[in-house]
Amino acid sequence: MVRPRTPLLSRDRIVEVATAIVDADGLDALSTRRLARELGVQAPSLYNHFATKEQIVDAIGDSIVAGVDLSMLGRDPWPEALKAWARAYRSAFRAHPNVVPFLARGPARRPASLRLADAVYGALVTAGWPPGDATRIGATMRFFVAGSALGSFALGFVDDPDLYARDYPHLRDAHRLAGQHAHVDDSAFELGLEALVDGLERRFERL
Amino acid sequence: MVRPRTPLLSRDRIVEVATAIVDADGLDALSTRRLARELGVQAPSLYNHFATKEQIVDAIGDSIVAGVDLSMLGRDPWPEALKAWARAYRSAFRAHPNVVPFLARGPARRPASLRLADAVYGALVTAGWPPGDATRIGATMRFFVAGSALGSFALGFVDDPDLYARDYPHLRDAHRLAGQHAHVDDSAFELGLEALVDGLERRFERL
DNA sequence: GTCCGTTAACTAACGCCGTTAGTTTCTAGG
DNA sequence: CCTAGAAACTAACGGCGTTAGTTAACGGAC
Repeated sequence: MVRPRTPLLSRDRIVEVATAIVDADGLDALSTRRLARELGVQAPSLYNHFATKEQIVDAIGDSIVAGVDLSMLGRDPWPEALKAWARAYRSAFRAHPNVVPFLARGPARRPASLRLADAVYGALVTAGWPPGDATRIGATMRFFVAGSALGSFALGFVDDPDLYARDYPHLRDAHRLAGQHAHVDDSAFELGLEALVDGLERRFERL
Repeated sequence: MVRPRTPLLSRDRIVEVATAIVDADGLDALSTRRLARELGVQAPSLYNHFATKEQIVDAIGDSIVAGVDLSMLGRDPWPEALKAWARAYRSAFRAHPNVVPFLARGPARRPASLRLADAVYGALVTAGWPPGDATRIGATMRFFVAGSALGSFALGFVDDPDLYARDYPHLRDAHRLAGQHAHVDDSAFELGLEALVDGLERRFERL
C-alpha cells in the first residue's frame, strides 16, 4: 500500500487511539510503533500528521482539558463557582490518571488551558478581585488541583501493619490507608478545597 | 580493567552524579550510558549497585526529600509550623525542578517521604486534630506543595501581546506574566498557603 | 598461606525506541 | 490533463534499558 484512496489516519483518530493506549497501559506504553500498529499503519506515517511524538501527547492533554466544564464561572457566586470548577477540573484529570504527570509537567500553552485560565481569571475580576490577586488565585487553584490529581497520597502506604510501627511512631495505623485510598484522597481534596476557598473569602472581605 | 583495587562506584556516587545530570539537562538526559560515562565506567556496571534505572531515580528523589527541614513540626504552634514546613518542602523541590515531575508522580514509598508524613501527622495529632483530619491535612498540603513545585503557572504564557488579545478576552495583559514568572509563582504559593492555613484554623476553632 | 565464594568491573548483544531519508502512488486544483 | 502536494510505504540510524557471560580482585575460613 502506497497511498490509500481515503486517508487511513487523521489527527483525531491518532489522538483517540493514543489516549486509549495511555489510559489502558500508561504513558510509557505509548510508542510510535504500537500506536501505528493499533491504527493499522507503519510508524513513520504518523509523521505526516504530527511533527513529533510529544505533539501527540500534547494533543491528548489538550483534548482532556477541553472537556472541563467552565459554565459556572461568571454565572454562580465566585466561591461556589471556584469550588465547582475545581471539582470539574480534578475529575477531568482523574478520568485519565496516566496522563496527569505529563499534563501537570510543563507550563500549559495548549489552547484549552488558555481558555480555562481566561475563564477563571475573568470570573474573579468580574466578581471584584484585583487583577493581581485574580492571577494568583488562578495559579493557586491550578497548583492544588494538579497536585491532588497527580499522585494518590494514600497509595503511598502499603497494607502491612509491621512496616510502619517500627520506624515511624505516628504511622501505626497508616497501613489501613491502603485499602481506602480513593476515599482518603477524595476527602482530603474536599477538606483542602473548603479550607482554601474559605480562606479566600475571608481575604475578600478584608479588601 | 576487570575489577579495580578500590571500587569505582558506590550508590552515593551514582546518585550524586545522576542528580547533577538531571539538574543540568533534565530527566530525559539521564541515560545509563551517559551516567556511566560521567562516572568513568561502562553502563552495565551500574547494575551491580541498582537493579534498574528507576531505582536510581528513586534514590535521587529520596535524597531530595530527606533534605526537608522538619524541626518546626511539633515545636512551633501548628499553623506556623505547617506554613514553615510547606515552604521548606517547596523549596527543596524548587532546588531540583527537573526531578519534580518524577517525585510528584507515583505514591511516595521512599523512606524520607514516610518520615516526613510521620512528622506532619504526629504534629497535627499532638496539637489536637482528630486523626482523620490530620491525615487529610497532610495529604492536602502535599497536593498543594507538589502542584506548586511542579509546573510554573506563569511560564505558560508567552511574552507576545497580540497572541492573547484576540482569542482570550480577559488575558489582555497575560503576556506580561512571562517576564515575572518566578515572582508570580512565589506569590501565588504564598497567597494560597495563607488562605489554606487560615481556612484550617477556622475549621479547628469549630471542633 | 591457600582456597573459594562474592563482588565489581568488563564485552557483546538483544530488542526496543523516536526519527529521517527516499520512494511511490493517489488526490485535488487549476 | 497536468502537476504539486499529501499520505502511505521501506530501510535505516543512533540511542536506549537491560541481560548474559567473562574475568580478576577482595575478604573470610581453614
